[in-house]
Amino acid sequence: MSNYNARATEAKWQAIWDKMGTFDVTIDPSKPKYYVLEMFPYPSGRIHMGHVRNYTLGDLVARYKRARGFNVLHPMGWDAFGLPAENAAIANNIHPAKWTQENIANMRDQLKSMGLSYDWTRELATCEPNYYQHEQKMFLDFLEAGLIYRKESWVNWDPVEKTVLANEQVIDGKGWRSGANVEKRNLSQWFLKITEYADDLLESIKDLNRWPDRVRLMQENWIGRSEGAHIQFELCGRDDQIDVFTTRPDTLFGASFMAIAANHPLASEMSKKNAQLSNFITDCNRMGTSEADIETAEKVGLDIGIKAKHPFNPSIEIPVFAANFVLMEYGTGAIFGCPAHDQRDLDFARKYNLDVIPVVAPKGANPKTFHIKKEAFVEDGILINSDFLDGMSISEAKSASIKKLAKIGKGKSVVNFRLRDWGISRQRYWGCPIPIIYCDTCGTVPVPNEQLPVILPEDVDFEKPGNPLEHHPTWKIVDCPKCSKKAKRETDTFDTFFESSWYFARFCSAPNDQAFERDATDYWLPVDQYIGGIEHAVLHLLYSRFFTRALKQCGYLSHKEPFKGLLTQGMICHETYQDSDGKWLFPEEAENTNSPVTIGRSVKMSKSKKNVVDPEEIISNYGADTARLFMLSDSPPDRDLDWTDSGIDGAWRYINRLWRMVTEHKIPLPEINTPLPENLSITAGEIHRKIHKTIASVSDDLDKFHFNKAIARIRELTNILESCDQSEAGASWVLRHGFETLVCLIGPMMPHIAEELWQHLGHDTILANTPWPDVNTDFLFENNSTIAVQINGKFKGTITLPRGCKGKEAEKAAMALPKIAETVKNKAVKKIIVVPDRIINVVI
RNA sequence: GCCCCUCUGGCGGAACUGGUAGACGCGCGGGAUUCAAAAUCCCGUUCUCGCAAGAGAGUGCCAGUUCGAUUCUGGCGGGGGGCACCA
Repeated sequence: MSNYNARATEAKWQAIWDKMGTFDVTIDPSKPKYYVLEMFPYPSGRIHMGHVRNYTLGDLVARYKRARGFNVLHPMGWDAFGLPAENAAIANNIHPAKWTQENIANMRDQLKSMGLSYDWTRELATCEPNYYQHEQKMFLDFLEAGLIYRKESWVNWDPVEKTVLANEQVIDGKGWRSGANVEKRNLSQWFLKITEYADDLLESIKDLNRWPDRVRLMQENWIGRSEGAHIQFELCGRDDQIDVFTTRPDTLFGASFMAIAANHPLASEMSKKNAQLSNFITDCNRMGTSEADIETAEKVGLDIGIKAKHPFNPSIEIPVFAANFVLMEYGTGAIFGCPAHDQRDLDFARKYNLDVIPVVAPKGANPKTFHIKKEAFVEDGILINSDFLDGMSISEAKSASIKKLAKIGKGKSVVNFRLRDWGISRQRYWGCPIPIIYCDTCGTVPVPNEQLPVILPEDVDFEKPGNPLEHHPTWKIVDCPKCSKKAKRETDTFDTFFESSWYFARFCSAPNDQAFERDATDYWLPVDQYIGGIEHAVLHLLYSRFFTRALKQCGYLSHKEPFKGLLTQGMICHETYQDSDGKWLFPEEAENTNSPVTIGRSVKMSKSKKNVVDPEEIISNYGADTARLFMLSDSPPDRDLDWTDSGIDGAWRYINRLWRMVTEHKIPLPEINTPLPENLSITAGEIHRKIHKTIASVSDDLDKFHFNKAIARIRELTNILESCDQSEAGASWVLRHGFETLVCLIGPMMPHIAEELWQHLGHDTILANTPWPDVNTDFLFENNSTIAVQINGKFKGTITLPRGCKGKEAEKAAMALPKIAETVKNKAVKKIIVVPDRIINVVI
């Protein structure tokens, strides 16, 4: 009995695939294409188990589709710009470029040891000028297309990273990477007009039917469409007006105050001669944005000393407050308060002794006696106290109100989005330079085409805090392209989501003089199957959808959706271990210590909790196939997966069992392609049928991404072949057929052992190039079916009937079952339900 | 607060559009092999009662629809996730 030599075998086949260029592809219009892509990694230096799962899933899909006859594009690259490289530069005095290159080299080796079917000729790293230069051109094209603008804006400032964060990068008021409390700062920033596409991004979600519902819903919520109205309130004694956004124009007659954001222009203006207001605004700006701050912050306001006129009745004058709960960034930065029908407005009104006028009453309530006490009335009802709206339902009143506003020129219906424009400026070194020059005479000047690319300088100093580009001695000083006077370069770089928003297109073809060739993207895009973590449900996946639209608008692409199918994989979890002091322990530390260890529940593997297992160690001990099998076996891909040592042992055991079964069978196998013998014994015939059933169900499971089920079916077939009586007539033929089938089916999952066994079975072809086995449906047919018999829905036994048997014949057979006959003996049978080939239910 | 998902043995999970609940694996128990162990192989393994044949219960809880519910409907409870001064 010999153990399978994983290490030698895996190295052997990796070398062969590599040498033969097995997975290198070119455009072939005669074949259907299939583009499989896994989210490319950040080159942190080492792969982790999450990567192993991600790339195992992708490789399975790629190899399976390949076997099914598709021309498969399956590339890999590196999301190589970003903060950790700069942190390493500061901590270890190594240049970010060098650090990144070394990490890439190491991780590439690790990925290669997994036996992944990548076309490595297409490898890219986003930090290379050859990559990032093309997005400088895109930026300029977007700018010209009006998709980019620059504005002074309040931004989320991460005091630790010394950079601006997008809304999406602020989690619970803290920076997503640093965890530091985010502050507000007013900076000049570049923005991408993602809101321009808000409607289309939202509308098209319904067509993404191969995306998980969960992700679609998250994007819908993130875009946050709400229908309402803009209403203009004229101001008493002034020429200007306040513009508000509301979703409840029906409650306009219940308005008893206006509230504007602390950083609303009107508030700033009034604060110039109002010290109290000025202090109030300063207080509001100081307030943090953390969840705790928001929860505990009291809703406060200050009358700014102006009155607004009610749009339907100018004689009604409404006080205007500056308030800390009104956001400049949402809607128009101003609201009207209707305390009777909004809890927050009600609390505010009670606090500042403002009127509470009910304008909607429950159906059937007496309008004269209906009062609001402590709770605002937010349900549906009938309009009251509202002049021409009285008696209407809320939805009738909404449209009537908007209609009237439009008629008198004081409002209109609008759609508002929660989605913000995408701020792309980062005050960091290790990113793509923004191709802009600031000239004192000419203003903001785009870098002309012939001066592109703007290359990141290598000689930078990380000793000083802040952006090294800013304090570089010469780099930022240039001649203005327009007037040739001394001017200054933009020293901000792109948010790294910029790079990941188009890399899938660059994989299609990577010429030097342009981002990609149109022929190639027309052939390969969209990505047929994208695979990655759920954490990118809104950030990367929404930006990419927008970016693809922007590229289409600027004539780069023919498609507007980048990813046709999406699979979001679950996390890898592991038990946690703590010593008596509460210090986290690595799994091997916990095992090898004599002091007491507290075992915590299984949570996502993370460095901070030390509950990690190093893939490299697993691969060198057990081989990549074992690791891959384990990744696919237990849980469906979208669910979390618990890492267990016994689970990996189980996978290793299976691989050895398979090895022994195929290499150490007792009887010789017939030649390859020996036709089906006619004298198969009954058992051999059953096994033959099982082989074809397995091909059918595994194919179906793989199509549906039910990988754990596919493996269960494969193990079933293994069990059957293993216990096959080798003396039966036709056994040797069935064994060969069974082994070959099994080897083909495991090919996409455990490619190395599959190739080795394929060769062992006498083939001189590469399994990776071998078509998927065909199902012969003739062999799936069975003459008899086993049918359950129930009494009143309770299972009593089974009978075997000819396939399709129904009616009296089936009833008779069921009643003949001793257990049924006995139970029914003295009782009247009310009816008998017969579902052919399924069930017979006797009702008594 | 709003929105969404989820709940099946000791564990991960199966069960096609309502039709034999627990496939497959892990773990556990017993046995074979061995001087002994590892490895391997065989048997058993939802729970309760029973030596057994067998009987009863069972998919978070309570109702309902149905000949029949893990699956459909309503309510309650547990776990998880997303959004959130959003006007």
